[in-house]
Amino acid sequence: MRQQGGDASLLRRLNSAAILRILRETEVATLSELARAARVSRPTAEVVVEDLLAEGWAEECGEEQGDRRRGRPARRFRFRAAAGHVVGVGVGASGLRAMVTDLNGAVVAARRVPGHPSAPAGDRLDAIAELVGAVVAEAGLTVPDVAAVGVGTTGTVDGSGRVVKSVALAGWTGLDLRGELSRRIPAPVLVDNDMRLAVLAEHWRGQARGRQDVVYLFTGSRLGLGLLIGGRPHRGAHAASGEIGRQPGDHWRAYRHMTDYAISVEPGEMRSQREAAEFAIQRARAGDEQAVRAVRDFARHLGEGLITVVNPLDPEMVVIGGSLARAGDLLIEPIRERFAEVCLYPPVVVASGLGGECIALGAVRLALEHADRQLFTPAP
Amino acid sequence: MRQQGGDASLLRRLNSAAILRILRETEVATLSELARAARVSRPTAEVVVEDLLAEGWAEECGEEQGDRRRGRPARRFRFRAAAGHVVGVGVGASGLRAMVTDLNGAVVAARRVPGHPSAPAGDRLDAIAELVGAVVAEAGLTVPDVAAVGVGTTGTVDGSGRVVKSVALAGWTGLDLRGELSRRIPAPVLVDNDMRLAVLAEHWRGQARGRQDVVYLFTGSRLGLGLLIGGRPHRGAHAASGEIGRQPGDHWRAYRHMTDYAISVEPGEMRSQREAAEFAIQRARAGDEQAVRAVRDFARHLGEGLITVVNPLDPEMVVIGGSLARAGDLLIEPIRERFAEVCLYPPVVVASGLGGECIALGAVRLALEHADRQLFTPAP
DNA sequence: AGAATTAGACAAACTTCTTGAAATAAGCGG
DNA sequence: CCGCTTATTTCAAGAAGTTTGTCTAATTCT
Repeated sequence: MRQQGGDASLLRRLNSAAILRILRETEVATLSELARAARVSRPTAEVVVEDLLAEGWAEECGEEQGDRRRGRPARRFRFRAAAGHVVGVGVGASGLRAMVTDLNGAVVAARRVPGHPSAPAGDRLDAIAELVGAVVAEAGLTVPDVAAVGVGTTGTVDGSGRVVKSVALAGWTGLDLRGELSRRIPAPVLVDNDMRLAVLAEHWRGQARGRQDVVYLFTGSRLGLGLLIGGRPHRGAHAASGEIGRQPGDHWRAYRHMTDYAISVEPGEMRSQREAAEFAIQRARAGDEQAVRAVRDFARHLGEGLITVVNPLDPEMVVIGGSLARAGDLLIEPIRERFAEVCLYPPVVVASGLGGECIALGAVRLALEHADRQLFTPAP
Repeated sequence: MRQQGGDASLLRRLNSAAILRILRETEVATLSELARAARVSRPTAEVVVEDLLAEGWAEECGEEQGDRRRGRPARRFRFRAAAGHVVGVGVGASGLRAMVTDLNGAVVAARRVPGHPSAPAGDRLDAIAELVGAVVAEAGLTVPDVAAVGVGTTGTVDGSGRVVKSVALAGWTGLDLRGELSRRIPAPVLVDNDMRLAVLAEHWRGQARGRQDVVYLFTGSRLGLGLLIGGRPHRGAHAASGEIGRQPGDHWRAYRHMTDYAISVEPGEMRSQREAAEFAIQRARAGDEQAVRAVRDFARHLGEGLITVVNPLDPEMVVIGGSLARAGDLLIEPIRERFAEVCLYPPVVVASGLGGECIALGAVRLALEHADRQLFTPAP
């Protein structure tokens, strides 16, 4: 809580922030409505809105048909989402994705470029900066116009945006990612781990809306874990929360069921973990009994690992994300079963509906939160 | 953040709260110091302190020798800790403990009474109320004088103070503990789970001071887990966080090593888990090789279970509390070793120094936080 | 003893909010 | 087409709180 007092101008800032916040959360509002919601007198609301109008944070909008009431029609105002834009970038082993949104999170432009995990770090940094420039241009803006750029990357990322460790991307370990990108991008840059951003995206626009405690399991080219605790992504002391390391009994080596299946069916074929898993899921869908069994074993294995997290943490929900989440109930059901057998209070288990953009989306959210902080704590 | 504006009186409340907060955190302060710290003008600080003085929250104190400076001596003020008192109660299978502290947490009175886990719930409720009355009287107060009563109990306790489930205490499951106690105690009652209060106590006055993410393992008549995440005790969706249920591989059946040892040494003796463990620890201390091995196996077993929590959560510290924590390094070392083998970032492992009062102490902290909330958000 | 230094007290001015009354702009019914 | 109703807007007076500046009081240092 604030430890500092203030003078009358603080009051104005407070009232201004309160009204702006209300404006953001409602579609449109009249002065009277704002005054009532902010518990402030009409004249106050009026001058505050006047200011917001002048600064571009709010805009007046014409009256809609249908909501005609008696009496003099009120002026109607809404939050001006186009007053600011943010960029979200997802950095993965297979390439980069970026999107520009307005302050409401409405996507204005999106773009993706392929990349290679073994490319030199410098090239990757340059590619990120270039992609940001391109997508911002596509949105009709320039980079300095942007309120913040959020970046999600694989690997452990500490609070200052430094990559503590990354096994997936060459030259990434030890890199001051935030610093390097800040040097290349003339806008505030925020960096975080991709799993935390994925669970943030689920909390914002996915299955986990309104939930406070959520465990997110990413399935795809690898397994990843993201924890939402008390409505905030959890980082951990060494930024390593969610790192799935060696575990007693090793509940996380689940892919073996899928690769074994793939090899048994087509011994010659060389497949990555992800490809093998997708192959098995596809065959299981087609009705192959052996594939169904393989997917089921895989899922129960995942469930086993999740239980070690779910039991001490007692989340409301477990979200399965990543490319394998498309398997749907084939994957979800065995996990539910396993939870029902072992958990005192089994959490809800659902598949993510966000698809491959979840990390860029989480990065957008990260950037938006930064923009909001700026918005709601204006300098004197 | 607040969604409501306010008038000038809000400003006064803000300034008043800011100054009170500073006063609480410093030993003594002069008006000029307060004004500077709160970024407020001298006259403002003066009238605010005048108010606080009148309401009893602050007191003027004579000047100390030694810190004589030039110029007119300043009046010196300090937070009046005796302006309020709180009670903390720990409800365990073996009895009740209660303590009264002032608003700084200084213990004014303490008391304990034995109890029995199979006593009827009504008797236990009455005993709690009676103990609170007695300890408050010992402190020279009456119950309505008390700002809040914090109560910690075994069993899962939800956000509204209802016992969701308790295996240790008869008639406790499903009880509206907060409601029942409120009926018997004429003061605000707060209830929470004992493990959460234990970790809260460690964070306040124990080994975990200043840490944000801590795993607390209680060892005694049973095992219990308390999680501090982001500086706050974690509850979980069903208030079941920290419940150590059946786990794959069952890492939590560690006591077996101790009971096996106890039986092998003195086959006739009947001992509880805790007694067996304490017996083994005592013998290990005395140098019994077999006992040392038993304790070591026990500890490694605990470490194994802890890893399932530590790995996904990445805490800064693991605190071992409860009666077996007295074993010290005998218990701690094997856990450290196990962590070093398996964890990417092994957390610091320490034994609690708080002893048997940790739950009552956590309950005090719970009550103090309630009192603080009242203090710093005064009604208009 | 006087100068320097620091604290306390008080008044005037400034900001911001609130209250209440008057003016304005629409719809509705005759 | 005109007056009535209703709700919004505008305006002015007043209250609460903070700040700045000035003056006085109480010590220590020289």
